[in-house]
Amino acid sequence: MGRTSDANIRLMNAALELIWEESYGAVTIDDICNRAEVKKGSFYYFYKSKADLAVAALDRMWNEEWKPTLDGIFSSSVDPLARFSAYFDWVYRAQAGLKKKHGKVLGCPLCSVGSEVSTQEQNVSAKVREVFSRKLKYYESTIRDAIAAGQIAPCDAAKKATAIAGLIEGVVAQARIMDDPEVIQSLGAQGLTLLGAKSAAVASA
Amino acid sequence: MGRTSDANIRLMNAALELIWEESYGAVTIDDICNRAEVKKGSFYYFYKSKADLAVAALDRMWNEEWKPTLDGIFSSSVDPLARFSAYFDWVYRAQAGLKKKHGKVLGCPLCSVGSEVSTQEQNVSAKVREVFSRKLKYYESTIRDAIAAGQIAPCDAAKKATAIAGLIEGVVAQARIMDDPEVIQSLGAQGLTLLGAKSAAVASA
DNA sequence: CCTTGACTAGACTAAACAGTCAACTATTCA
DNA sequence: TGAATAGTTGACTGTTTAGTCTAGTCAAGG
Repeated sequence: MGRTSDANIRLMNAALELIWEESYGAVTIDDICNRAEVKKGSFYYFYKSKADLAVAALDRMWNEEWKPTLDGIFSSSVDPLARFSAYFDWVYRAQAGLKKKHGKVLGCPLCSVGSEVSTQEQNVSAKVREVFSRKLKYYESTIRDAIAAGQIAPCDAAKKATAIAGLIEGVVAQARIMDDPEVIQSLGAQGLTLLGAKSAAVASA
Repeated sequence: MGRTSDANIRLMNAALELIWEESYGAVTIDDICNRAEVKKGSFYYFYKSKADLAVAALDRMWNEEWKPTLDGIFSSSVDPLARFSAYFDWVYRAQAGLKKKHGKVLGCPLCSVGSEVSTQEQNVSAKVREVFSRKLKYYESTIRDAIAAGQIAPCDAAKKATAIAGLIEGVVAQARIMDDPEVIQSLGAQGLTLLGAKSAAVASA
């Protein structure tokens, strides 16, 4: 009983947007309240700090956005290497779309925030690590599938997944830093090379 | 005439240290002054803002630290692939050393700061891009040398350099986020695979 | 040795910021 | 319908911060 509200959801969305557009440290609680059209008192009714909200917002991002997207792209019903190709392509198109919409390449919020707060905000940092680990699992099982299918050279799937994640995050970070989505354009070919794909198309990378 | 001072250098060093340990946004001018043992009045005598100091500090970092190190590792007198191997190894050891000394993996300050401020601080961002571009040139010419030596498959050197930089930065960022230098341990093998090295040792990656 | 100018000291202001609180309002359910 | 509950409001406090200003200190060059 009592009145209901979606202010907490508006706060999570506003926080994620602002942190993605600027950075964790540059965004104030007042900024978030303004964007969400929520008053300070309500903010503190739902969350006890910016870090607390950030953790909730990252959790929501994973459940509402990332998990569904990854479940679609990394579906077991799709050919293993084709999953990676589709994902590389999705990453590129997503960043190019952000540039068109926001006027800037925004990169990966998880990596930006994680790198920014890792030595500072323990709770935020733990949530980033959790989401990161979940994402790695998609890469890892797809690598195992690709090995089983004889599409790539046998390797340590966990290490290869880390390397693939590194390549993606690093290239996307460069795109943000350079504010140029075209940096990501050749990610697909480079990614297949790193995977050790046996396809002929890779030679042209 | 008049007295001389190294307060500006102490300020640059303190700024770089603090920003590396925490983040650009988390560090205040007072923090920097305290670490450098310099009073506010002197700070504003030398620099007009935190961004102004950050630009100077990054410039100094490049000239005093990075350029000499890279000139040594990427010396033309060394075998091309061996340069990369030595560099991958240096990256790993540097981060493992930071973990021992600071208790935390600190990652790459250029990438962390660049990613954090790219949509905010224009001047800092421009300096980050400049240093980044300089670093890419080492990779690029080494890739060309490796192709000429027949050590790696022919490819677009600029694109490959971007990919290599991405892999390194991404893996190092993961190491910072996870606070675990071991994430970087297999960078060497993965890097050689991404380069398209023809050596047999790569197969075990 | 003293003048000039580079540098230092630290108190000060104003703004931005996080966080609190008590009174108020709307909704639900009994 | 009305009591209990869930959420809202905005003014308030105290602290941290950037940035300023003036009076001073110190070292080199003449």
